[in-house]
Amino acid sequence: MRPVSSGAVDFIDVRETNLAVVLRFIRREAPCSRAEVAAGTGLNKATISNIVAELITRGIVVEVGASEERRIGRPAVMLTLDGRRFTALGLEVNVDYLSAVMVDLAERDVLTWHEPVQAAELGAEGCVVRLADLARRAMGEMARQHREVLGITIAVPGLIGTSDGEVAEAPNLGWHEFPLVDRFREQLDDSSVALSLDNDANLGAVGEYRRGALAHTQNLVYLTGEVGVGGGVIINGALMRGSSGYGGEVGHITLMQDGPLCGCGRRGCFEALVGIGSIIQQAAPDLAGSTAQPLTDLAAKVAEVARRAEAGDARTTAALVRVGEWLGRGSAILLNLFNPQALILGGYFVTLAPWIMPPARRTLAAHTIAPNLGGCQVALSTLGFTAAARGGASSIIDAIDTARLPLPRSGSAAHR
Amino acid sequence: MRPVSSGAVDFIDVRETNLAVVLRFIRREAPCSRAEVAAGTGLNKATISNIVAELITRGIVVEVGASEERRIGRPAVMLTLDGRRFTALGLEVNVDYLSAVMVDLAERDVLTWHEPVQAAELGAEGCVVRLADLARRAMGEMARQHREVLGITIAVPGLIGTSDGEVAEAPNLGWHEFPLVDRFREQLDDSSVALSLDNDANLGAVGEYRRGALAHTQNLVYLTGEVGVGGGVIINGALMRGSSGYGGEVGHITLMQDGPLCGCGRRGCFEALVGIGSIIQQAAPDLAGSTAQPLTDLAAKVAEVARRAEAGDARTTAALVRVGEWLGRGSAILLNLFNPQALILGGYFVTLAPWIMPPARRTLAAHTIAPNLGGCQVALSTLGFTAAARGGASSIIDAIDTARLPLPRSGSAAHR
DNA sequence: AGTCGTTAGTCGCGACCACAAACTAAGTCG
DNA sequence: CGACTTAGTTTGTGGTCGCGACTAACGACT
Repeated sequence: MRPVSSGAVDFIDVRETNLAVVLRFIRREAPCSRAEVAAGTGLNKATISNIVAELITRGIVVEVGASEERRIGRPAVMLTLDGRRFTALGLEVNVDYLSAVMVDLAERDVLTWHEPVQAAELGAEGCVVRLADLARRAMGEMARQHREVLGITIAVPGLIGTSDGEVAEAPNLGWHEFPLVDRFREQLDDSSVALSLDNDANLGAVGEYRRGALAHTQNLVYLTGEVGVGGGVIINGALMRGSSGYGGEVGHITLMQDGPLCGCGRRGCFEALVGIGSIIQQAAPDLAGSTAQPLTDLAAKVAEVARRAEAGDARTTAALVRVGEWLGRGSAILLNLFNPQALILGGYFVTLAPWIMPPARRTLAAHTIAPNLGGCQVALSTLGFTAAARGGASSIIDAIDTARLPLPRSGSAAHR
Repeated sequence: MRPVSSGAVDFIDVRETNLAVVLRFIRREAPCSRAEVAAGTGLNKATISNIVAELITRGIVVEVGASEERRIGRPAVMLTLDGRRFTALGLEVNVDYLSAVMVDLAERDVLTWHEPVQAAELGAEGCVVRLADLARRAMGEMARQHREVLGITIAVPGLIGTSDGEVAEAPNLGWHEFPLVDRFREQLDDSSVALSLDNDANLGAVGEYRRGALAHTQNLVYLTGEVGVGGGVIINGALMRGSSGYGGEVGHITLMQDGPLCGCGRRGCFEALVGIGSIIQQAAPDLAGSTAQPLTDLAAKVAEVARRAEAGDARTTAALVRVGEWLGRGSAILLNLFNPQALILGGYFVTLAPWIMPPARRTLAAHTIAPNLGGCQVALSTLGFTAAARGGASSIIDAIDTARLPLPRSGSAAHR
């Protein structure tokens, strides 16, 4: 990630690192005084004054008056993040919608757009056009507000692979080796903005890491129930991508020999047991319909399953218990291998949580070797279906926090 | 790992980082000239001269005469690592032996000691006495050779947990919440040497990462077949420990519901299917013996299994095929989740490789979602049963390479 | 009101380090 | 023997942090 591949360090790196350290501290502790930053970071008071001055001239930090708490001594000038000026955009392409989440530097939502589309009908090229249009409109809005967009991250439900900016395989979209980033940039007016691309579950994990209920948990696993089952793993605060982008592909680990047939052709895959398709098939086979059009109204079908469970329908609740048990078994494998502090369940698992979670927790505990789940908390995602787009936006902010993507050196562009 | 928890950086860090960068480059490219180091690291020629001079006065690098290749221009003075002066010690406690591997800074073996003991009979305290005695002798030997020991790492077949220097649980040794590092230091004369502690499979992975056939593979998974099945995972060149030290605990992931009973009380655990106990039980049940003394002559029993397989005994080979298939299934889960570039099998898997590997490879390929195993190479460990001790020693060298454990600033102690 | 004590923040200096450019060194080639 | 080439050193500069002294701004106490 560093520009200098060898890892060699010069003074610009020192400065940038310390700018990021201070920024991170202020983000976490705001409002806080320079003295507190100095004490908290270990840097010298004078250095902090200098760094804060730079952050202020760049428009990232502002002074917000004196300390409220009446204490002895000179009152402190409090600092806080001024996130307004810089923003980051997260985009998500999915089977039946595009979404865009713009956040500012303080990670507040600036805009949240959701647009239903039929990705499969549009085709890859059609999707890019619509996606770029969405991005252009969002960036235009930012320009009108005199804000700068630092980068765009696109989330795709598929495998990203090694070649830069290319979607290797996205079966649910019908994409195959599609150079998304290149095509997207062609459609975009702006050729300078930083673009990146990642798997939706990976970015969902980043979203949880930055903004979820258990945010800033250094080791967390995110599991999302959709048509497939996606996984994202954060280790020591960094996303685990694996050597060729297949990291965290939990959907097709085999849990049951001679289990139900999976879309991948194998049997007993995790997602063949707990994916939406399996849930509907088991809990409400009358809704399963033909395989030709199963993707359109999944949300409605899941809602119907929830309704029946709520009403106490025996077959439905029994099926959901089975699903929960398999979810627990699969999760136990993740806990044994990654030993995270948090396991976060998203997607349709949240909707069906009242019925699947009790058996899932039971089975999880039974199959985890570490006592007390190794200290792992199990929680439901609160980010809903914007997790991936929001995570994409957050991943850019995260990169700034860790000094991997420095802010523009001179705060030239914007107003004044 | 960094001393400054906030991540703030000052000059000493810059210098130390760049010293490590240069050291790493010379280790990799030796013999090489200052000019090559400058080109390879991106640092300035003058800076390299300065840093190299410091490394030379510290006794870490030496000039080894002019370049051999007759080229135009002034001939280069070649540099190489002078590993002799500094060493690191890896110790391993296991069920039936203690071992010690001392390596120098160039990671050459300086001494390799192996000592049979019955750990269970000795008890934890008795083991510490023997282990410290081994360490004292090894360090005395280094003192006589005017070498400095930078650190000691102890490998234990068990869970390390969070509390510093404590073995949380080592069932095969009969240890429970044993403060190994403290006890060890009490026994050792030297109170200044850095001590660390880790799981044997984790350190085996480090050993493979530093010195194995596929060394310096940034993402690798190491799997060792012993009484249990241990796993170690390297992600982006760093060991994954998990949030409370249970990371990579592959032994008890459930592969088969209602499978054979495991020592942990569950059924169908990975190690209940492919651990040594299971192998002997299936392949040569006449050798299984009572559970009271199964640990003493495992090597002999495994050798006997291999002999029978060699001889073409049908039951033996059939059993080994089954073991191989489960090994493949378990490994497939690891490949799907971690997507490493290398999977390395150690311990008794190596001895039995001719029979278990063909079915393992077949099953592995069948259960891995990424085509072509996601580019993962599957290899047998070449480090043998010293993997953990050697990995422990290497982990100290690795820490120096990544500037986490700086070498003594002044090369004072040793002989002129 | 004035002084003291306390805490916040700035200023000036020195140390350190990497960098750039000029320079020296030691060869080959024609 | 001089031009050319590459290696490495010297010297000076700029940038960054740490340190200690300083100023600033308040409450408390007399």
